[in-house]
Amino acid sequence: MKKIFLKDIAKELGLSKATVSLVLNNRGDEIKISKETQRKIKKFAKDHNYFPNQLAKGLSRGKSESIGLIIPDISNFFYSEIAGRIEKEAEKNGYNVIYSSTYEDPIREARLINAMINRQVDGLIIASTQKNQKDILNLKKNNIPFVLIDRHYPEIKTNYVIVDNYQGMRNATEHLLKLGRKRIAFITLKAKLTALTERHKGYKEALEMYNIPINNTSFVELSSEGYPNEMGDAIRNLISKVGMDAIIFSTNILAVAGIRELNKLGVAIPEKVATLSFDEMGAFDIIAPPITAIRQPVKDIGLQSMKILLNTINGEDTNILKKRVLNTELVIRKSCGS
Amino acid sequence: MKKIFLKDIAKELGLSKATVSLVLNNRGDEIKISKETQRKIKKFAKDHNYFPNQLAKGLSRGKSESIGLIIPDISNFFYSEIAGRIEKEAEKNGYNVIYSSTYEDPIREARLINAMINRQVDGLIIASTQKNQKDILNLKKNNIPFVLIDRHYPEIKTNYVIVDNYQGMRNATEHLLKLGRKRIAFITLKAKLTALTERHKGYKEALEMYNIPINNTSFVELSSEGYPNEMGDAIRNLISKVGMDAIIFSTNILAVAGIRELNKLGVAIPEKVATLSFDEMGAFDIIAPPITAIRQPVKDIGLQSMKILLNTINGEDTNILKKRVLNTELVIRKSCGS
DNA sequence: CTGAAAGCGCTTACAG
DNA sequence: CTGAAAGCGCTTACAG
Repeated sequence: MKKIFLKDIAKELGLSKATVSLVLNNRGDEIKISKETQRKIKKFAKDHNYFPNQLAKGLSRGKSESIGLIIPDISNFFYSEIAGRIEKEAEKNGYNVIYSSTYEDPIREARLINAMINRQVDGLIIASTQKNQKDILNLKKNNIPFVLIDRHYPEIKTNYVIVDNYQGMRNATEHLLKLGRKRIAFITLKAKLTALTERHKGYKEALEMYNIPINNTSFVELSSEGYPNEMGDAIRNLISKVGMDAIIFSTNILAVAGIRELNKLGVAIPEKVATLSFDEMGAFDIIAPPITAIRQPVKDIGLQSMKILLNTINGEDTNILKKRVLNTELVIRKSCGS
Repeated sequence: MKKIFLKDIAKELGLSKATVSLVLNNRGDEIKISKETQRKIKKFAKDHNYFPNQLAKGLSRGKSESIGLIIPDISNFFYSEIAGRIEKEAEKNGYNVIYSSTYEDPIREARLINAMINRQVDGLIIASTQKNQKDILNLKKNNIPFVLIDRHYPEIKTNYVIVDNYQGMRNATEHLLKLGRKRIAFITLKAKLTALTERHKGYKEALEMYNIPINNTSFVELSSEGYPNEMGDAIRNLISKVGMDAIIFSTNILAVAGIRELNKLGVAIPEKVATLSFDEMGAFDIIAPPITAIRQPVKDIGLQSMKILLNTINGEDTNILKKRVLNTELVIRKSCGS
């Protein structure tokens, strides 16, 4: 069975391309094409396995029915879960999704945004490097529908779906405090991301509330690329020299790397040092000991962002900014003791 | 700065669209456009931030410069890692990638393949449900470039990149045997996937080589949806009634679920029962005890499949089938004892 | 109710 | 060296 086009159907049925196109787009009744003709067209199309060329359709309609997803790394568990949820929602609404990873490179991000636009995506969902304010502003100026996820630009008015990093970390730190920990370290990544500074802020304010003197704490920044190597020294220092009784990891990858080192050193968790991770991981409950973690509503980030995007693509109340700040959940397991 | 088109450049510069298009596609020298004109065109395009509409370009060229990735689930770690590697390679070659998840539903798979083709993707990478032989044959018949990954159809001649499941599992089972385990169970998923049957075969043949009587073994099949619930009973049965001294999990998600239950029951790993997983996971080395696992060359699956796909898209030796069977690696940790 | 025609924004023989 | 024109496969006013 060979590929069939609109003009083939028209010719076979002795109709014009217009009629066939209209009927196939379910506008037959509206245009008052006879039921019989409609039936014939649809049957023929089905029998011959006709599907319109989306490139042509997109070109003439000025929309592609695809959306672009730009994230730091598709192979990162957090983002791939979001990607999954987004795809489900997209499929339901007849959209395809194109993904691209920035690997935290703002230049790459700018290029990817551009490429997506040239592909005529109808909208974008972006977990930005947060170093491309200019490009995001451009999107706004050009009226391209988009929503920011996970990371946003506080200085720009945009749609976004993020998580309450501050509150999440503050709760978690209080949890540690209530369990009697007094010397709590905070290990994070050296990166200018609002999410990370918010988490740090939540940690600090919880400590203040409990009147923990600042030199009973420790703030460690590791580099995004070098953290697996730097973690060993950091942990050794915290344990032996500074004598911490708890360590908070600001992301799950840090937690995994940190616990790896803690294990190597034979440090007892939680007896000697309690540990806590922002962000979950599939196997956190079977690690020894199971890790207490701040769970992000990953699926919901995907769902909400997609809903907002579809709304703005369809031009519904585009002038109202849609901001969602989702709550996290503290999943208490054994790594903080009791 | 407003959006600019080919005709705008042509008009501004007093040239024809053809000249501009040709130069911008780096065919200026070939067509012998004066260096000066070429320079002017390129400068103008750059200054005005011109990028061609990919839909129009694709329509007239008959190719979209995008490829489709169809997998069981983008949020599954294994596939998202592959997706990451594929994207890297695609980007390098000017391709975009559109992903879609089948959730193991063959009907959905058929629909997705169709949708991708209507989007005019230049090629497909598919980790099939293995229940759509017909659609795969159709792809062949229509000369659409594609390569199968992870799962293939042994009865059809296609390009594919898979892993040596048989050998991987056989080695691993022997590892257990050499460590003195004599009653080894095999827990797998009730799914008709070659990968799983091959793994099972590797297990069986290793046992035969060591003359392990069949009733010293146990073969357990759980359902793909219900396995988290079914695992508890399965494990209890294996431990208490049957008295196994080792359990092999045919996938990593089964391993995680199984270890969860083993922990609940307080069964000592590896003292009482050794465990082994086909397929790795990020945190397997910090689980208690660290899990011995058969590692798949995930990145390489992505890289190889993309290379093959690009080759066939570019029409290089399309009549030679390209099959890759990659080796796995046994990562020995503590869950099998010593 | 239906058709002829223009247009979406490119590319690419073809002519000169 | 460069331009006019056709074509990719659709959609959509417009006319009747």
